[in-house]
Amino acid sequence: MKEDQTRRRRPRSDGRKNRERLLETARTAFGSGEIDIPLDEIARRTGVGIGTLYRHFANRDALIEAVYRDELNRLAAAATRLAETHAPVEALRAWLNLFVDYIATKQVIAPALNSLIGGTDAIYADSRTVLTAAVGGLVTRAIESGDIRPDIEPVDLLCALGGVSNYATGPGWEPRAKRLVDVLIAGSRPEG
Amino acid sequence: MKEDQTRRRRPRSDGRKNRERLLETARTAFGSGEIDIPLDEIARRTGVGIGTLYRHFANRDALIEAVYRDELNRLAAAATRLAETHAPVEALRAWLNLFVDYIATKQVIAPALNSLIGGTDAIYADSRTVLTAAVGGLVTRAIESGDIRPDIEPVDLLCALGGVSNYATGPGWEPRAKRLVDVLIAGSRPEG
Amino acid sequence: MKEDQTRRRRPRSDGRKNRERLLETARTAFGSGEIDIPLDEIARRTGVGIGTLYRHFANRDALIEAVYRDELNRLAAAATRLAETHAPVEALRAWLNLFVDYIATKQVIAPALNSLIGGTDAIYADSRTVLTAAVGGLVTRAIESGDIRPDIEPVDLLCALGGVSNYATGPGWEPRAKRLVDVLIAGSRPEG
Amino acid sequence: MKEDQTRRRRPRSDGRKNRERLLETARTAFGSGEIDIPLDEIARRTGVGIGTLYRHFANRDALIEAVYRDELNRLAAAATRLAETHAPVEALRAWLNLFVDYIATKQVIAPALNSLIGGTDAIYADSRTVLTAAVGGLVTRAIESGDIRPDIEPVDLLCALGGVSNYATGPGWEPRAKRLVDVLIAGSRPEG
DNA sequence: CATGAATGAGGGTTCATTCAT
DNA sequence: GATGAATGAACCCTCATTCAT
Repeated sequence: MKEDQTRRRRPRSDGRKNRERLLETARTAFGSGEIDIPLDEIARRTGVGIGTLYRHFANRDALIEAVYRDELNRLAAAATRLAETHAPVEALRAWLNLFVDYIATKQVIAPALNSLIGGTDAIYADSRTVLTAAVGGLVTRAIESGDIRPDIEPVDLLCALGGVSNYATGPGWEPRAKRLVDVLIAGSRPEG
Repeated sequence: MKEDQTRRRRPRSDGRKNRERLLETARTAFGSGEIDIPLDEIARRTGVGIGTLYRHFANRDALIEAVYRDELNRLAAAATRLAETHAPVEALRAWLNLFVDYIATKQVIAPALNSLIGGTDAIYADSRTVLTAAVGGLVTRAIESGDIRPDIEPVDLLCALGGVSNYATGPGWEPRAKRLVDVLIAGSRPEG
Repeated sequence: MKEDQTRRRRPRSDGRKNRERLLETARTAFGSGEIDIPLDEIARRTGVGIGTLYRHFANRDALIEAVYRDELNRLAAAATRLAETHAPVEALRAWLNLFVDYIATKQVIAPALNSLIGGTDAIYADSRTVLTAAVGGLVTRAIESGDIRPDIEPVDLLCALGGVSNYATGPGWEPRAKRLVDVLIAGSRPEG
Repeated sequence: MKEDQTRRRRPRSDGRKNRERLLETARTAFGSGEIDIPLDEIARRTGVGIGTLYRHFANRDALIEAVYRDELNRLAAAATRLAETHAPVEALRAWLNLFVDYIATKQVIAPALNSLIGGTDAIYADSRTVLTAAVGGLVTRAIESGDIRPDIEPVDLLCALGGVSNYATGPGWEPRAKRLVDVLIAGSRPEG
């Protein structure tokens, strides 16, 4: 696993591009709720053979995992950035809104969330850590600054937002999810 | 003679009982996250032949729909009852907690919620109406009594709770979902 | 699970016949050297759907195993019969000739033999026992009657014959295999 | 793996050497029973690209054939040598033991034997000639010297030994195969 | 009404072979 | 010459659905 990095020859530029494009197709498909999309179809939409898909991703799970990991890394990076540039509550609010944006078109986060609490799937262990760390840090800062109650469970905020974006896929759902961000933050105030 | 018996008797109790037991098996399975359980397996667990399952439910979707409708009806009934016996906010809070209880063991609600806003699946049209009416009524009463802001979208409360119960399947998730009920109501107050 | 035994109904005569016919097709195919015949093709030749094949045999290995077991049982039965009706050496000779007849058209025995000594596949444990017992008994009798040397390894006789029938599939190979039976017995005599 | 590094520097590997090494890898693999080893894997183990394998061997069959031909040539050479240095029966016995040694680790001979009699595969025509000539010559000498019966079919001796080495892959099989050489020669004596 | 054998489309995966670099 | 990415046919297996008994 780790040594793969070391050992693996530099992929041809073609190969890299294909990997990227397959990920993109998968991300889009999963995001549109086509969770059961056949791998054949992903390959077809990407314009490559099914064998090429398998060259890049050992099996269905590997592809799904890659999509997750990708998304989560972007979110984690954003958390760090926001913490450095905003006041505690606003950083949290901004990141939650970003979180909404991400899961907006890509419900891919779901399975990662799924394992946030009792997940047994070892594959998501990393993902869990990454995401938990991201919200956790922002919430801690907001607790320390006295803007939200200390008994708030960071992960639950994500779950709640995940719920909205998950169940509400129609047009106009996004503003509503963002309004929920405000409700959640308001409800989490010390006096709240 | 014979005709008398035919005419007079209501559908065999056997048939009814089987239908009920199949529903129960399916509900339990779906609730345990076994969303992809084969129909064969549902029949087997129920102790009937697969043909019997098909006698009662035309196809997989019909079975799933029946499970949904069943659950939703119970929730709707509870909403009515609570509205008659509790103060507005408390009725809402109580019903949301009940909602949590339901989805606790049965995430089956998910797909129904899924179509709450933009769903195109005609099958859930009824379900949607039922559920929307249930929360809608309770929220309206709470708005009228001035306990929550008028711009709160009832359905979003459900989505948020659905998210927690959906993503958090481990032990101890339930108290957390109920704490979220309080956060949501607190965040929905006029001054919130 | 446990109740399976209890619950299992007598297979329909249809089902039985299909199972028998699938076995027959498989036996013939394997025997003709078509060891890699796709299961699809076996189903097609039998005139049933692929699903039917899978209803009777859980997977490729299960089918192969069934064919083996079938053959071996017949051979075992023959050994018992011959021991009761022939003099020791002649019983052995007759059975070896029979063995030739069997493997003549069905190299299916190969894998079973394969595990006779160092085989690790648990599936063939039974088969091994059956076959070893069959020759073993006959050879022991011949040793006791002083017709063959005590250091003869029964299984090797089978391997040798298996080799001929395995490698020599052309016309006229059968008389040669039977001549080998005589060579082997002659070479196994005390004075030999 | 590690050898990657070693290999990498080599500016232009000698075509001959690659061919040789690929043959060696294939021989070893086939000999270990990995009859279905993917060509990818053979290339990988050899430390060359799959394309290189295809440069040397037009397709899977060509590689297999090359392995066979190689082995058979060595056996043929040994037959000539032994005939010049041993008495007839002993030359035969020695060669048969050698034959055992060869097939000991390499069951590759099997398919070649397979076509010894009725094989229709044109590719093995040569191989057949080579092998038949080798045993044939030795047996003829032994018949002429009166040490074995004239009705012995040389090829059957090989088949028998092939059977043992083929089916008996466990430890200790080799002495047994050699004991069978003696049984076969004893059983082939004129008075046998 | 109940049963379960039969069906076959379709999904995941493997691997021989080709070909652009 | 060498490389390895790409291809896709073909295989194993699952499962929703039908229908004869």
